[in-house]
Amino acid sequence: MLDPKLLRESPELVRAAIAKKYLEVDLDAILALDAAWRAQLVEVETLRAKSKAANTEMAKLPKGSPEFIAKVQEMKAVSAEVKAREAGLVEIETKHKAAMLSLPNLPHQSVPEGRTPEQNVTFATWGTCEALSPVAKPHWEIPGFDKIIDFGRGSKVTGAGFPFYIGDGARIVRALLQFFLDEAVTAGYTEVNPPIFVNAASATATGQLPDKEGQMYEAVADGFYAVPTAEVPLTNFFRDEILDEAALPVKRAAYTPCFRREAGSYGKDVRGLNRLHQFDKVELLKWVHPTQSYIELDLLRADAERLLQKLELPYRVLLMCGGDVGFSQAKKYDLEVWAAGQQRWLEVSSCSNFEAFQARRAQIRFRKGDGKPELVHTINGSGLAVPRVLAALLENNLQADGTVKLPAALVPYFGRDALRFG
RNA sequence: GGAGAGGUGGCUGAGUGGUCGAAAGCAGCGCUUUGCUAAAGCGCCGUAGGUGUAACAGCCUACCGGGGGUUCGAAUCCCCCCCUCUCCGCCA
Repeated sequence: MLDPKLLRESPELVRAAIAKKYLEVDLDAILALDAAWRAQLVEVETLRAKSKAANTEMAKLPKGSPEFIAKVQEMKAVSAEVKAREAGLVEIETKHKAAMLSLPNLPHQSVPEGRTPEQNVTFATWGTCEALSPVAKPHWEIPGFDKIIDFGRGSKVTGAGFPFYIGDGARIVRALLQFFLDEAVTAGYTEVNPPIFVNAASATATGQLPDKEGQMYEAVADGFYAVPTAEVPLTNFFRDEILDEAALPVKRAAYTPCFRREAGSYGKDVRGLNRLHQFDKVELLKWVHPTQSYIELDLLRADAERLLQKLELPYRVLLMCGGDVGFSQAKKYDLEVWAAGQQRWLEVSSCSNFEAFQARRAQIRFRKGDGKPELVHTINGSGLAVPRVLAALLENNLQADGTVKLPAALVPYFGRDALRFG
């Protein structure tokens, strides 16, 4: 959520910033709503003050006295009017709040102009994409692939996009997760194992609700949502809390399975491990001092990049242009790994600064030296998502003998230096 | 799932219809005094919104788990829900 005061005092600044994201927003309607809400608020509060003053007076009068009885009669009318006007106030307040929740976060000034993914800026590259594997092919075409990752059985048991991992397939998933978590802890993140269902308040705080409920699986009977990312339970850990300034930055990492309905995203990039409804991911998250958030964003991105470097996977870093920065983010980098078989980049991490957008919704604050609470900034990024990393490993490291050679960093976790199919 | 007890400010904890935004203690902040790793005394000390201000201040309103209700008036009474604890049931 945006700072209502900023919107009120600098609407043109907000309008320009939203335009940079190429999002349609009726700002004038929201401003009108804001003005109407404040006018009604003043009316209701004036009435309340009147009845409150009368009540204080009445408390001093003898209960059955004529003055008392007269006052009761008089105040009955005021009370009724308060009630009537409160109803109108609640109505406009609800609209106003919904409108504020519909406003996206403003992009940071360092976000490049642009409307489409093609206009994202290649910020950095690492490794070389050529001559990775002479026998590289899309991972789903590797002989024996379905012996270790079984989409057919997953589809029977649950549905499309819910594969079984078997044997070395299951083992490599576990090895990657453990590697990711160990690296995160080494980098100073505290490991957390969070709930994988969250309530509506949590999903609202991080920006999944309202409007994006169609992207989450919902346990209707209980009002819970299956987490689309560990970001949701992790960020909400401190919801409605005030942190110590000295404790910042707070750094945490969590593994969870992630559940995404991916409604409307069926298309060319859904084959194999490229896009799943359930996948494993380690998420890195920081609660930071507002003055430090862009430094901390770079540090977090470096933490994610280091994983790819240790896995010896070529990758590039994209700085997302205004049109491709998400609804809640102020700035976003994507890490994309090269998949030699598909000859394409696969997004494996998205590192974002939300500034105070989530913190305001979630009321996560810290107490400053002068004692006043102030909103923190939240930063998060994958570190990393398993299936696409696995896809790149399978494609880039495929050997002529049909096995997949594993990078040295993974060998202690996997227990062998090569993965076999079947 | 059943029965009982409870949810009050950063923490502990009073408060069963009006003078309660809420005693007291702890923690924190400021001042004073004495002074060797500290003690005593005094004062201040919730959050949010609105209004107001150059910015403070001030003023107003709301908030005692959440939501409704009764009443001129609710932390206090009634209803529903959530959560915590104890016991029972079930269960990895």
